[in-house]
Amino acid sequence: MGIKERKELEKKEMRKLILDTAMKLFLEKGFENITLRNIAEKIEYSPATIYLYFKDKDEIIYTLHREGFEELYRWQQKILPVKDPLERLYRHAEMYVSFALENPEYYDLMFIKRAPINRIKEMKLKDGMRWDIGMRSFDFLKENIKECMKAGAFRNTDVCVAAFSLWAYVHGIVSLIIRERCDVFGEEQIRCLVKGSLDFMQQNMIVNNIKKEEQ
Amino acid sequence: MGIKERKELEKKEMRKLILDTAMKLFLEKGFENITLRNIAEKIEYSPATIYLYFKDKDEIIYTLHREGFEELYRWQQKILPVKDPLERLYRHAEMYVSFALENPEYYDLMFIKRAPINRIKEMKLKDGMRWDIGMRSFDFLKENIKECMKAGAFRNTDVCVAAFSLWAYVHGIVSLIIRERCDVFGEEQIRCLVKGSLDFMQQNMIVNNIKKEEQ
DNA sequence: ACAGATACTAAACACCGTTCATTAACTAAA
DNA sequence: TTTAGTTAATGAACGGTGTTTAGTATCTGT
Repeated sequence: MGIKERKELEKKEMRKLILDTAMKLFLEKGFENITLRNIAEKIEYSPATIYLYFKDKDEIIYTLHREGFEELYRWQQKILPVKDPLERLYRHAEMYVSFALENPEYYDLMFIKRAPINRIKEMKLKDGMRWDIGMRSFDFLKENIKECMKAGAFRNTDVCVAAFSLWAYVHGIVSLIIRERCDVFGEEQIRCLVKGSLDFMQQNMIVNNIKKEEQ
Repeated sequence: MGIKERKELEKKEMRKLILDTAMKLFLEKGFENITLRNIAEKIEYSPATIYLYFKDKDEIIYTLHREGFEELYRWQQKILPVKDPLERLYRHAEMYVSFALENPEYYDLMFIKRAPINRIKEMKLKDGMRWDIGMRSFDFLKENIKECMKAGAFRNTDVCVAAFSLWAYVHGIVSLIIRERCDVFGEEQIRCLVKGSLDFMQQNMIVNNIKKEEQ
């Protein structure tokens, strides 16, 4: 039965077409300004057609939200070649900031927007405590920190607390920028603040911990 | 002309009634779920009436946004009695987290939501680089940091960078919580993470800087 | 008592996400 | 090949949103 398979393939392609178009429009004009009717118009289908492929708008958003996490995980793999765990942790932070600022709409979706959370809650209630895709990236960070601990950093600190602290720190930086709370500073100074903050973090949170032990 | 004054007073009272009702509803049911019609119904006026007192919904949001900053500034004054600048800086962070978690809707409005920013941009274009109300609180933090520097902390660090770093750090913590990115951890562990992160900050960003100089 | 300003609103407008009855196109069996 | 049944797509509607406007009362000063 080659027909069944072809149909399924077409269905998948249509889903992908909708998702890609949606994301393209989001990137172009910003999230808040895009409606289902915009997406439908762009792919030259009726708005009702979209409902044959997605339950509602939230499901589109949630799917893109998952794609964002896949992409972030791919970015995280790029720092693996860095062997020194302390250096890698710094690169980790740097990479996170770059990911966020180069893919602000994805980042917004993944860590700021309310929309995808509703769907996640729904799924947890239905499927009973599903695995959260973001946890994989958080564990990746924790592993990095554990290795730093073996190298002598973060003594007397809980792994989870250290990971959360660093995450919150870089999230704070990028989310203030993405949500335009730094615009008073101007573009050039923002760049300095980001670079300065990362170095500040490296000196005080990462390297200092070791120096203290060595003295 | 006592009547003119009475009329103006009534106008102000109506504005306040609308704002208070709006905020009350926001706090009760969450921001996204409140419409102008809800507010109008609650104060028993027609939706159109609101437009006699506010240009549009954004102006209501923007006004509440300003009220939030007034409140934050009031909270900031509460730490002034703490004389040791390092201790005060820690209390500063603690206070900020408390403010955010006890007034999540205000905090969301002030530092996360996109809505009020549009109006701010408009005003900047029209009035030409207006004073940003949030800057006052940021300067307050910078003053605190300057005093810490006099006490020997934050050597070789730009005041602005240090202030931005600490701000981003606490903002990261609370915004991840407010936007429900920590729910996997559970309520009790979140409390531990917050407390742990603040202590982590104190040890590594504030106190460590001094110890290094003393050795 | 009357003219003019003021406060208010019903009704409409243009959108939004979503649903549903209906139509058109394709598939499988007679 | 015809026919019955499934599938894909849509036009039109529904109830909701923020917002505008034309019109109606009420109050003010002469």
